[in-house]
Amino acid sequence: MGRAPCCDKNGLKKGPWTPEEDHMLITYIQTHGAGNWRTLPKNAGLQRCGKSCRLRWTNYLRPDIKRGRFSFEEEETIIQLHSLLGNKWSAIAARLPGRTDNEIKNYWNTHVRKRLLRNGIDPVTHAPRLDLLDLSSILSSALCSQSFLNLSSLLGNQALLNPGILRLATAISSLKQEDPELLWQQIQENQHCSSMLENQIPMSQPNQSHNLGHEISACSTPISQFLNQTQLMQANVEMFPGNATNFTCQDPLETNMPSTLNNNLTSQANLVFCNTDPTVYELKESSNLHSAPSSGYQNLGIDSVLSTPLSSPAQLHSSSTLVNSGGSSEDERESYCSSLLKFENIGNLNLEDLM
DNA sequence: AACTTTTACAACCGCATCATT
DNA sequence: AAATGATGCGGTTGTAAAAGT
Repeated sequence: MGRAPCCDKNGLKKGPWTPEEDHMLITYIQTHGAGNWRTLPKNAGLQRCGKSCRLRWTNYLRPDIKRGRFSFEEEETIIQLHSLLGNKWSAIAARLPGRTDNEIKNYWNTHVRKRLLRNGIDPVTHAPRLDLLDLSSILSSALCSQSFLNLSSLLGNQALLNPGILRLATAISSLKQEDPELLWQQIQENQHCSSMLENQIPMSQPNQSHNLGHEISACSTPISQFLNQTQLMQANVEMFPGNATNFTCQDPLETNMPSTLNNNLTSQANLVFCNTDPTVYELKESSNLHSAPSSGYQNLGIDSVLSTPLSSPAQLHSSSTLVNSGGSSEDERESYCSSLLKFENIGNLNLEDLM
């Protein structure tokens, strides 16, 4: 049996509310309270559907609604919560007093989503849109280049860069300047490893990145003599999270993330930033919903997010996201958006600018 | 100035879930 | 347990305002 319509639509007004209608609704609710939306319009003398009245009240007329531009902290919170909760607008709105799910949804679709896309970040998965960069070819081309290592040539048109690769490239560049001859010896060995990796590990199989990480570690041994150990470790952790022994992420397949999101996360060989800083939040075992593997908050349990006092949104940050914390301009937001997700537009930057 | 396109957001719609009978 | 009603949620649409040509 089909559901009865929520109200008789005949003769009921639709479209924008007039100030008079608003006043009638406010007056009625102030006197009788909200609720019983089916009978409310009739009792209030409104030619509106109860559903329409409820929506108008909850999304616009409620006295505790905060109107106006979203603050920097609010936007930050939205992005972080969205990375964990997906399009659960009501859940997100529950963490933003004065903001409605509808408002947040609109803001996401008109501002945040577009900004993320501009920065090459998938607004659904919060992951970069690039497939996993072919590290071996990148490194080979970088190492074989006789000219000064320059990121734009290294990356071609790809404007996004994994911080791990960036660090690795930086380290290689340093080495190149310090002892080019010695580095050149490593190029020969590295090329052997690169071809081995390409033959063994198809990049479209992220589940094998675990092995790839080991291979990289093994093959990189000569270079690792010269690279700062932390740099190498971070690069490995970021590029091959499955290989990180101290990595606290749960297996994405075991999470309760929405299936579509999960599928995207696991099927897409993303460039992932994993925060290995022990000062960031630990994933609580009791948490049902673990953080999205590609969100950049692997150590940030949902419980810790949801229990974070709203008065201190900074507590939602991982240690790596505390940037631009006073900014509020559109440009600053854009900059923050990309840095929040640990990707930067560096297309035309020379490595020297970064060192 | 006139027209077109884009943007922002209020409102609608259908479905899901929960409560009640 | 099934039927029905009420409410909530998320996707989508409609439209006014702003921006561009």
